[in-house]
Amino acid sequence: MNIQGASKQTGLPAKTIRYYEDIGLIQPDRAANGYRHFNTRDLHNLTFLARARALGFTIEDCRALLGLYEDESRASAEVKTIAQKHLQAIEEKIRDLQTMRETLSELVTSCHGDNRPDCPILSDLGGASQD
Amino acid sequence: MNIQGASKQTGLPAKTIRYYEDIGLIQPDRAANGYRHFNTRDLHNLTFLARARALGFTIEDCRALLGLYEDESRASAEVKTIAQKHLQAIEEKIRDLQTMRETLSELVTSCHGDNRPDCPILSDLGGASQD
DNA sequence: CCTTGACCTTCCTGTAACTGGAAGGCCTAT
DNA sequence: ATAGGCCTTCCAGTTACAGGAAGGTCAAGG
Repeated sequence: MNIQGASKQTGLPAKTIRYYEDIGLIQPDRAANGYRHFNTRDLHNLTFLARARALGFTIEDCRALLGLYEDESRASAEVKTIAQKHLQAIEEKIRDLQTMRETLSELVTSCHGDNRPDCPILSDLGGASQD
Repeated sequence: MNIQGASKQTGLPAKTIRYYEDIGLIQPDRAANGYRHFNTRDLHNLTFLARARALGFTIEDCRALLGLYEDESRASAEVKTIAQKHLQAIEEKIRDLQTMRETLSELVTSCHGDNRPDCPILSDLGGASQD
């Protein structure tokens, strides 16, 4: 299967697939004319990568996970450790964003948003204490 | 005030301050020896930028907001529009992360995490249907 | 006067994970 | 022969800086 086919089947852009080969995540064969040829295992691995990336794992996490995926003698504890760390990172990011959201939401609500220049958003950003 | 002073006062690393000058967000004067000199207005603007960045605004949003901050004849509606768009983006990111968190959390819980190789996390990433 | 250490400067490179685009080869159909 | 739709590689750009090298400046101490 050529790269467009692999792209359609996995949902990954062809550019991304080439990039994954570049950085050594997959090693598709080449046809005589130089075209990449994706076999079942390649397609499996690409699907795996697509799912892992969709869950927010970094490329390096994906590399490790894919290695474990292909290693029949892995210990599931290794997988769990990676996933747990990532889960904690996600939870921290959510907390950060929620803090931002609360502040921003208050500011947006308090701004009348008309032609007049006075604006609590700018006042707050400028360092004024709010009350 | 020199760059270290500005850094301490605003909480921004000196590198970041130089970068902000590079991209035209601030224009501190220069002393005869070439050192940057930060006046009150520069420090105000840097504080503004630090606060805006802490709320997750992009640099380009910051540029726009700073322009409005310094424009006495602004309309607060312009500020509110930028802030609202950003708020929506944050809310979308939170939703995305929460979706990831739920999936990941289920997977982590379901993985026993020991020496055995079988692992629901890898099964799921590999495309197995979960139940 | 010289040195030392703490400043300061500019410039170059690297980060994460791709995306866009140029230049050119291959393949199939008309 | 040519047109189109594939495919290839390579180079540059994205975001918001951080790290580090090479070198100038300044105040204090010997």
